[in-house]
Amino acid sequence: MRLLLVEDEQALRDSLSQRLRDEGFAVDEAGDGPEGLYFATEYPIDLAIVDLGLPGFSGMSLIEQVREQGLTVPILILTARGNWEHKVAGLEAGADDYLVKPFVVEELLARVNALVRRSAGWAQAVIRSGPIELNTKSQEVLVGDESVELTSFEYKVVEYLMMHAGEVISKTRLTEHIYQQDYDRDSNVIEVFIGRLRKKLDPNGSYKPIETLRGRGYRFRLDSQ
Amino acid sequence: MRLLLVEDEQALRDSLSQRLRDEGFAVDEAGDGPEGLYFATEYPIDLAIVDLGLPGFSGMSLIEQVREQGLTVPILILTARGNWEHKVAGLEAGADDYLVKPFVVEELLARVNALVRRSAGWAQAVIRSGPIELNTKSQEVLVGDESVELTSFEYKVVEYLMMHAGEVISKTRLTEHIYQQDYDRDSNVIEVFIGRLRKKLDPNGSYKPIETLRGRGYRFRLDSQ
DNA sequence: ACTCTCTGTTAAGCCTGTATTAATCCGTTC
DNA sequence: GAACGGATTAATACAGGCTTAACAGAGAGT
Repeated sequence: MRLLLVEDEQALRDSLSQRLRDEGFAVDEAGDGPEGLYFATEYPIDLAIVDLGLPGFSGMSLIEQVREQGLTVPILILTARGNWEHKVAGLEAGADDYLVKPFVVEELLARVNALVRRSAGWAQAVIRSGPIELNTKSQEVLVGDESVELTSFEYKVVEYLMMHAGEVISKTRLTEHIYQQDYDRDSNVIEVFIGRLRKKLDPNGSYKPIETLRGRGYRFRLDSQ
Repeated sequence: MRLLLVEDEQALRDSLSQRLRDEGFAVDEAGDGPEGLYFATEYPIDLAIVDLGLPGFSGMSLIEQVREQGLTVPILILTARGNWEHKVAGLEAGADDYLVKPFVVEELLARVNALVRRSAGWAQAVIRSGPIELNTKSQEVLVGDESVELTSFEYKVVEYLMMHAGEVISKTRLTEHIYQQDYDRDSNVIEVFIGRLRKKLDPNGSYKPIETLRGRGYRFRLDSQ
């Protein structure tokens, strides 16, 4: 999952982005509104964290401009204690949630996770397709009743695919959402990972959770059952 | 802790509630959905255990109605083996965890404790995983019947891990919860402590209570027995 | 002052993931 | 049906994370 963090205070930005990366997110950083807008429009962000206390109200106008462009990316705003009119304005401008500073980092992480899931259309922490069950909290994957060991990249790939089950995901899109920076075009890491995943998620080849759409990408099976 | 047990089968309900009381819980008992709903809305329940196999789908609608009222009480559902579509429907309706019948009572207790602790955010006195038992009040740790001497830092580490058993805990998260302020990034204290803990908690290496998730962190085993 | 225990550092070595390469397979197009 | 290009898969190299032992320094207790 790729996040955008817009925060002018360097120290806070550093520690937050570091922590978010530790928790497995790819993080783009911006120090002001315009820079944030650039990332939000040029890169496929899964969620934006925007400090409304940026100098010159640029956080506010960032949200407005992002929404004017028709982007539906979930936005979490940070406001200073006491400035509840900012918070209200932010929500009205199209933010999805807010957090009052100072906050416990874990609270931020919890909300980020919830928002990401919610925006993908999953209310619970458990996502499933047929016999495959993914727990975003324990990062455990079950196939039937068996727990399957996934490495951290394998996990990121399934998570992204399952969160967008039923959609065609191009390989570029997958890399962009999973890797911190742009990746070598002529590498076939993704294919390799898809291959490993298929083996682990569907060892006897009966369920075929990941379809290949030649030239277009992959599609995770969306299966209620 | 006050539990609500909704189970139509008299014998099972009696034995379960007895056992739960032995473990120190106050238990309200209901035999069907409507009765359960009454308790859930009229009394301050900390956790509800609901059998989805109640006659007339009333377990399912109980969950839905509880959630409709905006109650966040954690709900653990019981389903019969093979009916995983019930379990799925239950989770989607807002249940927090499930257990497949028949189950070992210890497994139920483990999950009840885990759910209560997690949802309430505060500690049950005794936390258990397999042969490992941690008493947060006396700060004593037992492995099987043997008491294990832990130093204060070792204890903090196990306590945090066990309180969040089943979750992936990044090393940053662990340090942040254990140390006052941010710690030297290129120190490997955590690894060292994990190593010492493993030796003490699992001297013959058979139970493996602490899993390593390379690049992601550690996960304490969430286990019955 | 001496000892003992605990914490945290260092460093060596192991091991697991990751990404590359390359051989092969399959679909599409002509 | 041949040729091309994308997709699959196995094998492998390498980096860097994890484990572990050994030890130094701090601090408590005697």
